[in-house]
Amino acid sequence: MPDPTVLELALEASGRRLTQPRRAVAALIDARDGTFSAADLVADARAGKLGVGRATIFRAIELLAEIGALERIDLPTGEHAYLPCGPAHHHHVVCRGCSRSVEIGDLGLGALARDIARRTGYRIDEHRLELFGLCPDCQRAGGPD
Amino acid sequence: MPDPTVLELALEASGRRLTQPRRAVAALIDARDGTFSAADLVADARAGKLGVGRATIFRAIELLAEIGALERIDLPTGEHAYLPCGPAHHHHVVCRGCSRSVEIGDLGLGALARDIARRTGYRIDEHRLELFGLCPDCQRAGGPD
DNA sequence: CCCCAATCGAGACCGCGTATCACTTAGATC
DNA sequence: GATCTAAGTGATACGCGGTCTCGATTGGGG
Repeated sequence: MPDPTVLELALEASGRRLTQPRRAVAALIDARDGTFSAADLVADARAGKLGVGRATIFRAIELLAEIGALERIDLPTGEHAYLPCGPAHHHHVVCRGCSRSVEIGDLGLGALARDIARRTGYRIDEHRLELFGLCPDCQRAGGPD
Repeated sequence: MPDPTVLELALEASGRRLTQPRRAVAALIDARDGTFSAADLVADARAGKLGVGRATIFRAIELLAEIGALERIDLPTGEHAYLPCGPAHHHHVVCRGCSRSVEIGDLGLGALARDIARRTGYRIDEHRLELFGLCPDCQRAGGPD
């Protein structure tokens, strides 16, 4: 087993059992680039002849999301996708071409949310900002326009 | 038939056929308050003994979304919900208690998106901001905390 | 090394949304 | 108003993402 990855470390730190299937799923995710669907991982597992069940993959995704190592985003198409990320509050910019994404910090959104709370009277306790576009590489490649 | 509603007017203006089932679905949506799921409408139709098929309800939702009279939002739970709204660019603040929402304008988000584009090199062509919390009524009622 | 709660895998199950296809209807035409 | 036809409808089957169940397996503390 090579160096433990960020995901494996997060699993270990979570106090849950560090099982073979969980390591396998973590490795599959590490091998990916950009966002992925649960179906992608299932296909990867099958292709790699890993004896990891479908339910286990869904459970691992759920677990990783719980401990903040993974986040679910909602693509404009309505599909769900997942991507590994750090635990700090942040948002994502996702490329429509290659699906790679970069995290961005708060950038004044917290203040904006407070402003909105003041204007609307709502007590806001959660917000999500997702941006979609083309990354520099895909712009050069003339990605899907 | 009472006054045509905003939804019916939008349907009429869209150049599509103004059929009975579409009117019926529009009426169901008008009778609702806050966000709703497709299943909600199906249940409403069944309860009201309207002879509107499930597929037709999904198609009506799709159509209304296409013409901008309806929007799909992604709840924090991962479920999809829909809510009627105006055609101008805006975002939503949704109450976790009663699911009623208010639209908010751009509020500087366009500028923020441009800033993010400059920092990341991405060409951003779509963004979504969704805020969740408790509306004034639900705060008073001590809604779900 | 033992033990047992946590976890796993296989497969049934569920619900949202879409596709198919024969039938109906809005609404344009005359 | 009768006719015509493409758009729309509804019943039903289907696909797929995700969950549940339950008997079998296993991590890791004692």
